[in-house]
Amino acid sequence: MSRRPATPARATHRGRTTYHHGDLPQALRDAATRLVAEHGADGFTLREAARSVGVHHAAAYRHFADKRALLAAIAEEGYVTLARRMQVADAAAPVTDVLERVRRIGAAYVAFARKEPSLFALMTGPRLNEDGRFPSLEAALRGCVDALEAPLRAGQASGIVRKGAVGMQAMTILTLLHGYAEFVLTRRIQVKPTRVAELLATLLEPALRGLQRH
Amino acid sequence: MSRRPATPARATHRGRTTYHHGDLPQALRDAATRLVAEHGADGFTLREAARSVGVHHAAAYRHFADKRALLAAIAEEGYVTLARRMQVADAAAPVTDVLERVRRIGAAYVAFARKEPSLFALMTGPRLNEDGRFPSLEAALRGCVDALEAPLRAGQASGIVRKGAVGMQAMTILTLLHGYAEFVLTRRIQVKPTRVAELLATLLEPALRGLQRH
DNA sequence: ACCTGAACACCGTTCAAGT
DNA sequence: ACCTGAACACCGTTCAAGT
Repeated sequence: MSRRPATPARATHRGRTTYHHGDLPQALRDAATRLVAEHGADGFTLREAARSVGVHHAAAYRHFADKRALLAAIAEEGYVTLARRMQVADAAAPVTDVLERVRRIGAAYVAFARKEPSLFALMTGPRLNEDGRFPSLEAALRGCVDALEAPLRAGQASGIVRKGAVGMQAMTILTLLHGYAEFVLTRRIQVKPTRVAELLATLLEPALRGLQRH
Repeated sequence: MSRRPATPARATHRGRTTYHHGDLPQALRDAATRLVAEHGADGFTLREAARSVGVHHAAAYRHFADKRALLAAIAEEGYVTLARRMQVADAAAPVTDVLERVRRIGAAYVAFARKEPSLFALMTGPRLNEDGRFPSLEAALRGCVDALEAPLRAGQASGIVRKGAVGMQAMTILTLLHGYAEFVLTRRIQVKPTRVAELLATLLEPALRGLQRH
């Protein structure tokens, strides 16, 4: 542990002088995240990721079981980022206007999908999850549900939102958000970039009305 | 056009005696549909499709520009089937109970996704649509929207459903349906197979309430 | 313990040549 | 007009061997 250079993080393919890589797992995750964003998850290859960090392609197998395991790792990182963005959006809204909070959280979900379309597709698509592998990914939606439950619970407490299972109310919103995000990404809904949030608000309207008391 | 065998459709790899295939494009579409269902769109290869119908793999390029074009063709067929299933489900519901009709149409959408998960993922996923190719696929959702608009329009006429843009109301429902289908397929929502329709009805409830008058 | 070399069994795509 | 042979430039994965 002392033979390594003082700044192992800078030991990239340009400047690597040692046989061992500084932190190859993280370097591969970073490269994969970048390459997926550039070429899509379909165009991503393990060999290019290894090349871009300056190691032999077989080296990746010391740290990840296979290509899918590496992709699953970056998908998990994506879910953490997504949940954080939703929470930040919530915090920026007036605390007592719970419906507006839900709208802002929703806008953050869709904005993330539009900003990182390939990562979002990887995170939510069937590529990693059709079989039972990566159960951590199956639970990854938890953070998004939590973000939506906060304003809904507050709304129930203040009497704005109907009493009932807050988890179900959150899932109603989340399924709608997700379907909208997917349709926008795949051009099934053709909407001008400047109008994405506006259309989302329109589509959310009936669901929000149905969640209100009276 | 007279040198071909009398039953060109039976000219498969087992019994083919002529140099020319009976209807290679359709045979390739059929093989692709079957193989995608078996191994998923990720596991699908052009070479295996060609092998399974008994032609050289390069022969496919006479009829389809590339692998994606073949997949786009079967995705389009899938949308036709899906829209038909939704219409059939609608027809099976009591005509005047427009909300029940929407529920049944929704159940048909989700049932299709569960019955043909790989085809559904191919149809709705970004694999074929991230660039602007295959505009016919972008319009393919039209049939699904139409199916939902019918009961909503009837509901507006009979005063059960709020007045307003019926297209927006249909998209509210459809985005929710699609998000739910995706979450179920990718195990983001863990629900027993027997409870899928029931949970859908629960999640739809707020949206349906919001669409009603009063 | 971590990485490389070399190999295996595949792909998608192209293009000249066969029927 | 339609299909095949042969080739090209890749993949993911494995495993013995190097440091």
